[in-house]
Amino acid sequence: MDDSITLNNAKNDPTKDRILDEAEALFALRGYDAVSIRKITGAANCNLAAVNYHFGNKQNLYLEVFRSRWLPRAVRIQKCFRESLAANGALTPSTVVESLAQAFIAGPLSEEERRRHHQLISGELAKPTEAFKMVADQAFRPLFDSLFEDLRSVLPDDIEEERLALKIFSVFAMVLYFNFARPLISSFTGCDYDAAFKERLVDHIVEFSINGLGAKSKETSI
Amino acid sequence: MDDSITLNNAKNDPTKDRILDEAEALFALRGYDAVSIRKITGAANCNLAAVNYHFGNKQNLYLEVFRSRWLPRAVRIQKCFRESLAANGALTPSTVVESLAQAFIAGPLSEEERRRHHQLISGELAKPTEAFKMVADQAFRPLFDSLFEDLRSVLPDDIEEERLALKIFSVFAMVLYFNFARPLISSFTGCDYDAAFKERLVDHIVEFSINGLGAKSKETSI
DNA sequence: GGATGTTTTATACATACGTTTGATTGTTGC
DNA sequence: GCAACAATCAAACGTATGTATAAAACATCC
Repeated sequence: MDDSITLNNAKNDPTKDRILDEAEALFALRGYDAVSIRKITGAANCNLAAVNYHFGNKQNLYLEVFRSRWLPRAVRIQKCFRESLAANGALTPSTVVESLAQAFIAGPLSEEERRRHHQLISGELAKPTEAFKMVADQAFRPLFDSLFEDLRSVLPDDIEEERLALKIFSVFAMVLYFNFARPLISSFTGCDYDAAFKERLVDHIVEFSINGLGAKSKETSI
Repeated sequence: MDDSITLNNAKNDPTKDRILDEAEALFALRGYDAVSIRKITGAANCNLAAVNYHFGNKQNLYLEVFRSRWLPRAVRIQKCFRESLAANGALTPSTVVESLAQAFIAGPLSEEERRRHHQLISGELAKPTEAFKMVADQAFRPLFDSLFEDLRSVLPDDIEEERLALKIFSVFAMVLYFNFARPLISSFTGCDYDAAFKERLVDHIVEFSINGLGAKSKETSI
């Protein structure tokens, strides 16, 4: 078992990588308990004992999926967000929300990657394991903090910290929900998640984040 | 096995009810695959064979949890929503959103019930089984349709159907996310989900739904 | 080319699973 | 009291699970 620094985590050990790939796909699709080591090693075309040899045990393999597969993808998404934001010129609430929604909904991941990514993390959100803490510390927290600073600088500056945090969570709520609840949304709107619909989704999230329901013409806020 | 009309589904058969209660708690907490029939019957203090006697098999028990426990609770929430909306007098976007958020976040369920309710359904959203179709047809769809009509009647009437649907989903996104992602939100804001915080949450959701980020003073919408 | 260290293999182990069975207890109507 | 039915029980079934082990295959270096 090599635990060297693994400068480049891909191609280091073909078997280990195949196991990680197949394990991720299966964990995302069916959840931790519904996936056996035998199914994983079967899919990865390697021996049953390979998981315990390379990762010690099943729980460790699950954790390693998050460490070496999920986290780098989260980094890619956030990189995409920051680049898109920088390319957008002005820093405004609109551009922040648009870059964020764009990165998450139509960003650098393939459809299949996005499905895996969100299914894995929604499993953790629903029933947090050790992996959750890692992901919260290394992915959610930095993104949240950077959004906090970005938005604080472009929103009226008398805004309370808690209120700003809730606003950020609300944007997140939409971005994640429109990924998470795809089956429901597709079935109720009749729309596939093709490029055109995703573009409309991003537009909608930006508009809703800026204007809410668009109810200003009929009433004032409470 | 009695399959009579079950006018009142409680107290009909103590063992059956105990199994349903414990099964729901365990399924919500750990998920379908992680919960064995032995754990359920152990918690319900009855014989291992009771599940297969009363429900045929495990999958059927899971389905029955949704039919006889989850759905009635969804009905209670929606009843609370409609009553609160009626009591509110005027039908406006604010009152619709407030009643909805109120019903879901601080509504008729106990904290424990709410936890179960949302964990069960988020399991289904993540990996839909047969139960999902039932719940979508009998709970989500009617609520969605009634919200659709309510909001259509109080929003500018040139609004496209798809746009209105997305707005409704966005409100749902917040309501559900603020329940779903409790661990994350508590940890990032430092707030417990006590009555005071839930009240602020409802206020926030209403305000965000009406005014978005509150960015109007610094820019116009795209 | 033989020794050394790493990876893969086949097989075994103990435990846990969902489901079935057949006997036993409890309950109801006569 | 007894027949008919409903519910509970202990025990067993075959299968699947996570993990361990020891032998085999492979790689690398002197």
